[in-house]
Amino acid sequence: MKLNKQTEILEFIQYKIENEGYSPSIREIAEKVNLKSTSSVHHHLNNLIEKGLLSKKANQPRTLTSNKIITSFKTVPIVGEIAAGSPLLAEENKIGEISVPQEKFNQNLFALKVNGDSMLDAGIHDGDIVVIDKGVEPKNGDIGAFMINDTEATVKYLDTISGKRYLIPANKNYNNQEINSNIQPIGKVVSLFRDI
Amino acid sequence: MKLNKQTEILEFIQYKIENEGYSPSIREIAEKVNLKSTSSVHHHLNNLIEKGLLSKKANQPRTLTSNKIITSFKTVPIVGEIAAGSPLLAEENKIGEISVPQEKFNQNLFALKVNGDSMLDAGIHDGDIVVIDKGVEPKNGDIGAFMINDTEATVKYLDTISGKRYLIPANKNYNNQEINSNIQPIGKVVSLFRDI
DNA sequence: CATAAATTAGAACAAATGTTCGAAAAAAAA
DNA sequence: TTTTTTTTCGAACATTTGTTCTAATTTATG
Repeated sequence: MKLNKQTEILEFIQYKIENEGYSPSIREIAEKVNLKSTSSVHHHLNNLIEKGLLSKKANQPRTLTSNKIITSFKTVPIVGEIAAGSPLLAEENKIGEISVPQEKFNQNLFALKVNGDSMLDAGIHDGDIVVIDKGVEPKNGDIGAFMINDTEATVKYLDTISGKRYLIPANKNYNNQEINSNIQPIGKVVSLFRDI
Repeated sequence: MKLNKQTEILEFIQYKIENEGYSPSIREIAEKVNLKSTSSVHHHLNNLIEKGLLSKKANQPRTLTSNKIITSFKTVPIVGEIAAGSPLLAEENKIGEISVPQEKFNQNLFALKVNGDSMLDAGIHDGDIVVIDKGVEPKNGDIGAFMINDTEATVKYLDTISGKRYLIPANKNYNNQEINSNIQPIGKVVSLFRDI
């Protein structure tokens, strides 16, 4: 599958920030995505900024920041009731995991800031931050993250109705959306964070 | 208390990266820590790099990265069901730990595992973990944690109706509960975690 | 096919940045 | 005090970088 140029750029910026710790320069982007002119990259960057996917400071090198994917995460276990005689962190005592921001990049986890109230009835509010596992493909009944038209990330239920697969919001004011080639699964939503 | 210059620089770099998303320039550092020459900052940066606290790419603007990993997060205890008669934060009630960003951290934070669905319409589900600030007394309209009869911790809206104060669930299947001497406020709910 | 739109390229420029050097100032050590 | 070390300064320089313009090229559209 050939990626959209802007998506390619966006992913490289995110990759670079997460792995190197700082934003790439325009020329580094140009080399990576096989563009021979900085102005071409410049053009795409302005487009991404207009879409609200990127931010940057004018005339300041390496100040690109991604607006949607806020940070990388690391998971730590939560321990519940302790089974007699077992160590505190034994697998049987683990009642779940919680994800916390961490400077070190984890390959499969990232976080997405939820936009809108289409998942309100699932207790996912506008502005919430959901943690997504890229290594887990959402199955029927799961809440997953999906990329629409290579430009927009959305969080929805996934399910099959009458043999067709749909993205299903948890809000009666929104409609189901049949899955087609423009919708690509990103991963499964595994946890949620909210500031109140 | 006067901070060591290098510590001051290190903290500013970390602050800038965490809040702006990119490294400061040498001149920005100079201005922040009151040094009038870029070479002075340069000298300190090399020192910090020698100590292994910083990394950077030569001749590349804004490529400073901090090698310190865990400093920006601290852990607070999670409590579950409260054993009768025992204080809220007694060791026997602790079921785990959760990490919170340092800028939000204070000694008054702890976490509570939510029991039941009385706050469903506020997007707080059974099993969610809410972080509570003991130092902030919940006001009208806030979501707070309250201790009932010294045995049970609950999370509810707080509000005044006709001059009387009530704990108000976010679920029509539950009733308001007038506040009396058996109900003590614990603190304000400031954030929420969920495993999905 | 012709036309319009989007994408890419090239070159040049101004601005911001990292680096280096010597010397002054301040602080510490003797 | 004197000496040494550390810290700070100032200026200059080379490099990297973002930006802007026009034109070429490709892709879509009729």
